[in-house]
Amino acid sequence: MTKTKPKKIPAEERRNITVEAVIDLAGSSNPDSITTAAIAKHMKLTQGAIFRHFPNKDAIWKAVMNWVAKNLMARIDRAAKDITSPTGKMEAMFLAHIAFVADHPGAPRMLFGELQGARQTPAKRLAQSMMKQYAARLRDMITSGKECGELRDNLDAEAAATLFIGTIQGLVMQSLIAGDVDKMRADAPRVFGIYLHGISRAGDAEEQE
Amino acid sequence: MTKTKPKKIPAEERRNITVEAVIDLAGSSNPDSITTAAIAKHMKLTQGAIFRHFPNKDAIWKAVMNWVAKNLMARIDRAAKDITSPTGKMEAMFLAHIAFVADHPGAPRMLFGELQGARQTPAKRLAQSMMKQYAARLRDMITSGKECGELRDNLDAEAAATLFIGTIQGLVMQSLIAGDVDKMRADAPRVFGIYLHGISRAGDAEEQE
DNA sequence: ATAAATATAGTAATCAATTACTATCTTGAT
DNA sequence: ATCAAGATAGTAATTGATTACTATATTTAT
Repeated sequence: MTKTKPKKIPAEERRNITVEAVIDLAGSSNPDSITTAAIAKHMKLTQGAIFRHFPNKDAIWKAVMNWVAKNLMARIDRAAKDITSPTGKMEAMFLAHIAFVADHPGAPRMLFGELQGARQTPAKRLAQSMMKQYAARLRDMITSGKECGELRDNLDAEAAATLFIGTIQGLVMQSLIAGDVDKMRADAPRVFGIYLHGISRAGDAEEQE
Repeated sequence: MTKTKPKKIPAEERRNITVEAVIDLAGSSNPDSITTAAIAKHMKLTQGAIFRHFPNKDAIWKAVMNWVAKNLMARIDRAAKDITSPTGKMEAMFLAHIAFVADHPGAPRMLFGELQGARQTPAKRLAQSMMKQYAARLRDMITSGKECGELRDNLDAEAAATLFIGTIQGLVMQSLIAGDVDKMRADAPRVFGIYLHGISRAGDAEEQE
């Protein structure tokens, strides 16, 4: 009666569902120990069926990283698009990044896990190129922020870029550890406020609680 | 001739060696996928021998977390001990923490790995209590920093504490990803400079490059 | 009817843990 | 001082469970 009927779904959509399943599972367990059986169970399939859609597990991971890179960068770009001020852009990017992670807690864990691994997988290459792209975009933004006078002239641009990314990573880490993504959304603006104060020109009194 | 003779080593020292072996291995591979066989090989023992000294794998992980908590906190305390100024203490803690991680890259990976896991292991409890202790110490320091006028009155103390820890975590993450611990040592003072600028009273002109 | 999607039922490899046994220290009665 | 007896630390082989992956049969939508 309550026996779930296995649905027939076209291959491409099934691949998308697989990616979502992995990200979902990564939200509550170590990405490296997600088994193909667990993925299959989560999407109500048998384990063997997965290999009709992916040649091997690495290919699944590659697809997941691709999804993360594409969606994260798109979201950040969209957030910054209509803002002219460099610091305004940076704030929008920061908050958009946090919002994305709050929506998909498994995403950063896949990223970290893949980037830390010793093995040089296709997924790792994707992750690395995304990080490079991200860092480059940031450096440009900081440079133009100094040029237009929003940021301090004596600001260490490289350190500021490192801190921007590091702040996000640290915030994400702490929230994932606490198992509370709402905390992340709540903390993000307050923490960015301090960061902004650290890089801004002295005169600008960006008020804060 | 050159055949390595299996040495007999007293149980307690053998347990210490095991902990070091795990932290060593965690420096270059995912902690979650460190096998007992790999640990044994690294310390030139057979796999089964490990279970003469630990009842199970969880007990090994617990011993490792204990080592990390004890050594990290001791190092931070020692660094801050002889400094009176709150911001001075914070800087010393920051740099001591980074130095510890640079010496033992496997340590933070064990920490993160354990804190992220869904399973409530003895190791996880240890890690959580250490983080609580750390955060509490920080909050006190920030509060007294505001009282003595080094820090802004309108500073969001909780956000500042979150950012302090987050900055370290982010810095560590990026260096581990890059596989370059020297980068971490080099970046730390510059990044802390920006953080300090973010929390300090406006008047204080902490010079920076 | 046919082809794509899934189920069923395997494989070899690897994992933590246990076993039976051996080698080496340590100790206390003589 | 010596040396059997017990304690300690090790090996080698094996266990049952779990892993990624595969071969083949069955179902279902068109």
